[in-house]
Amino acid sequence: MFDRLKTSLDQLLPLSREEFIHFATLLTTRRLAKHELFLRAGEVCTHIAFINQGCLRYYYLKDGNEFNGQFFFEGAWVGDYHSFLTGQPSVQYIDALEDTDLLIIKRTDLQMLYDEHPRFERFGRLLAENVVIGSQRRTASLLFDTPEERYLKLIVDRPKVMERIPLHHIASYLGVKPESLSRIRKRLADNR
Amino acid sequence: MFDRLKTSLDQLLPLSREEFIHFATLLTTRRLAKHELFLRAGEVCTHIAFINQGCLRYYYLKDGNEFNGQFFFEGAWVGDYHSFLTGQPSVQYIDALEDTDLLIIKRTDLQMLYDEHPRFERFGRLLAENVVIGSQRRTASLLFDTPEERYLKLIVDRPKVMERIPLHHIASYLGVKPESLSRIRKRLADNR
DNA sequence: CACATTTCTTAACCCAAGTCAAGAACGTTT
DNA sequence: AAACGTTCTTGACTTGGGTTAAGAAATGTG
Repeated sequence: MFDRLKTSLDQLLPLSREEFIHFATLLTTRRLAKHELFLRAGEVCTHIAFINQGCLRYYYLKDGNEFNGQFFFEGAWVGDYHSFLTGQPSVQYIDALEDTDLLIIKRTDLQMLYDEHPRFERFGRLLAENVVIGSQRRTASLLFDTPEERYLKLIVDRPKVMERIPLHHIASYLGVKPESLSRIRKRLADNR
Repeated sequence: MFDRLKTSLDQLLPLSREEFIHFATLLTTRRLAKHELFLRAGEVCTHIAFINQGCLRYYYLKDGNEFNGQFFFEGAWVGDYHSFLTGQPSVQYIDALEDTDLLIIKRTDLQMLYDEHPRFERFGRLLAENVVIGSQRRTASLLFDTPEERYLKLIVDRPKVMERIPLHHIASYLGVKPESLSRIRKRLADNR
């Protein structure tokens, strides 16, 4: 039940047995069916979730079009940082791309952990810092890589995405329409 | 000397007089002339800096072209998160766009603060969380806003950037060439 | 199995940004 | 003043992604 969580936490910051149990008692489980929403734009994100099994994405909706911000697999944490931290309504949706098992912690319980134990405060810092690194890398790629370069990097850097996510969602993540991703794939298949 | 720092810290997390003084004793000052580099790609980012006065940007270099990642003004912290946290060489440059006064803290001293006092650990978490929010907003804008929309938002959201940063740097920040930003401005001026 | 839905590709045309080249406006230096 | 560099704009042409429409291939469902 908590094996994957334990492994994942240990990579960031090893906790004592007592600390881990304390943490675990605050978690609830939730199962999302494929396409089920974890968060809807307009709602406040009051929980964050650890993915025990499955896959989610967060996306923005603009003029009826979806734009995929990020994909998350087992071992990752998901939530809307902005809404979770500020208490403002979220501007993004989070949904499951496969049947997915989650471990969920309430914002208030996490806040309590931070107040009670500096060890968890550090956990929160390290988690946020890692999210910064990922987010800045993504920003940089959108800024100066072509869609074709982003596609080629994705194949190398995140094979799981290529294996488990439909191409039209990948296109959206890369910042192009599905038709353009098709053309990019055609170009690559023909020219090399 | 430390007025602006005190004000800035208090907005994030008020510190006791003793805590603040402890923090302040670890800081050194540095003055950068316009165009002087604070960090060079290939170097490890061993310090982060609080901007007392002035303005910096970080940028990437690709095929001889500069791509501006972000601009920072007085009251902000600058550094390369990725390099600072992982100890790996940076892939970005940080330079001053005006004559700039900095307060600098060493990575090892900050680490020491984290270890000694949970209060600073919280400061680090809050700082990182705020960087996440900013970075994700920027990613989202690059993903689904047109360059024209990004330009219009910049005028509203960050007037300081429009006032103090040359247009060709703004173009780069928006993800277009200077010629394209000129055309965007022409389109908007010709009313459409 | 047949049917529907989702996923992916292709084609024709349009448009905005890139590229290359030139020059104007402005500030700084000599 | 003249010479220079920086900043910004404009024009002609190219390129690649968006749009629309259609259909093919794969997957799911009764």
